[in-house]
Amino acid sequence: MGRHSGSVKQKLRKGLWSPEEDEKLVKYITRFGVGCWSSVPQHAGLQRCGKSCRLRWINYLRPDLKRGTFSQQEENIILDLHQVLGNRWAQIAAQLPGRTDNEIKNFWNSCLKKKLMKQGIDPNTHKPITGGNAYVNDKNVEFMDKESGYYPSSSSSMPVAVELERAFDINNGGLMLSSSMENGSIRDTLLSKSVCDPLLLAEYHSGIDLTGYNSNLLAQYHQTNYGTTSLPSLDHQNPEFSDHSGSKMTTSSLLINEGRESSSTTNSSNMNTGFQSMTFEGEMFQLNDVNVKSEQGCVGQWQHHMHDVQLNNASDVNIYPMGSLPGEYPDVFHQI
DNA sequence: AAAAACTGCAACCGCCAGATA
DNA sequence: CTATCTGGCGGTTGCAGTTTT
Repeated sequence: MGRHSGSVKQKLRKGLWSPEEDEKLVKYITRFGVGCWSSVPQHAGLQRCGKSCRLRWINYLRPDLKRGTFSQQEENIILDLHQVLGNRWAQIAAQLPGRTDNEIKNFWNSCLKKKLMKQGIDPNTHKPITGGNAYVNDKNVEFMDKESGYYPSSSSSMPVAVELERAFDINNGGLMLSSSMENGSIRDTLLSKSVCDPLLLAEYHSGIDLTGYNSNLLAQYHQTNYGTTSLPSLDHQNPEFSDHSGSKMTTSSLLINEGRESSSTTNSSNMNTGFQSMTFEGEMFQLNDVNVKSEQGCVGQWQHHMHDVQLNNASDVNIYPMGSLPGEYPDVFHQI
C-alpha cells in the first residue's frame, strides 16, 4: 500500500519539530507552495516523511491559523455542529476559520466533553445522562451551564438539535426531554433527510444574526460548499404545509412560531418552553417532523406535518425563522 | 521538595478513497 | 482491471508542563 511507501529507507526523524525544521518547511512552502507532499522532504532538506510535513504545515505552520483559546461563539458552533455531524472534525473545522480539525478534536476531548458531562449531558448523544425523563420547563436549568449562559432557558442560543428534539417530545401539553431514543436522535433525523445544511440550522437558530443568511459565517460556508457567497433570500423559500392526510393547507401564510409556544398568533409569550408549537384559535399545533432540504445551499423546503388539526383559514398567521420574534421577520415564508 | 497524577496538545498510526500508472 | 501512490481523516499515543498530594 501507499503508506510508508518510498524507496528511501534512510532513517526519518520523528517526534517534535525543531525550529530549524520548521524554518526549512516554511521557507520551502512559502517559495514553492503546497504541492506534492511526498517530495517536500527531499526538496526542503528534511529528514521527515511527506505526511509529517503536511501535518506540521496544516496544524501548526500555516499562516492563517488563529490559535489561542476558543471563543464562546466558536464553542457553541462546535457543540451545535457536533450534535449534527458527530466526530467529523474536518467538516466542523471547515466552519471555523483558522481552526484545524486536530485542534477542535483536542478541544473536544479535553474540554467540551467534560463540560457536557458535568452538565449531565451525554457528549455522544447530546442527551441528558440521567435516567428517565426530565421536564424542560424551569427544571431544564439543571442541565445548563449558568455561568457560560449556554442552553439558556430562553432558548436563544440553545443548540438547534436540542430544541428540535424538544419539539419531538411533547407530552400532554407539557414538554419533556426524553433520554430514550424512541423518537430517534435529532442527528438521525437530520441525517436521514436528503440534504442537510447543519450550519444553516445552527446559525439560523442561534440568533447570531437575525437576518440569518447574511452572516459572514454562512457566506463562508456557502463559498466552501457551493462556490458562491451569494446567499438565497428567505423570500424564495417555499414551504409546504400539509396535515397528516397529505392535503395541502390552504393558508396564505401559516405561523409556526419557532421555538416558542404562542398563546395567540400575535403574542409570543411563554418563552420558556423552546419547542415548536403554537396555539391558534384555541387549538394547539405542534411539529412532529421537520424536513429540511437544501437546494444549492438554501433551505428549499420545509415540511411541517400537523397532527389532529385541520387548519382551514389562518391567513393572519405568519412564519418566523428560529430565534426571531414576531414582527422582526414577517412573511418570510409563503404558501405555495 | 519530591513524587504522582493530571492536562493539553503535537504528532503518529492505520485506514480509506480517489487518482494514476 | 489491478496495483500502487497519495492525501485526508479520525483515533490514539506520548511527552512536556502544571497541579496536586
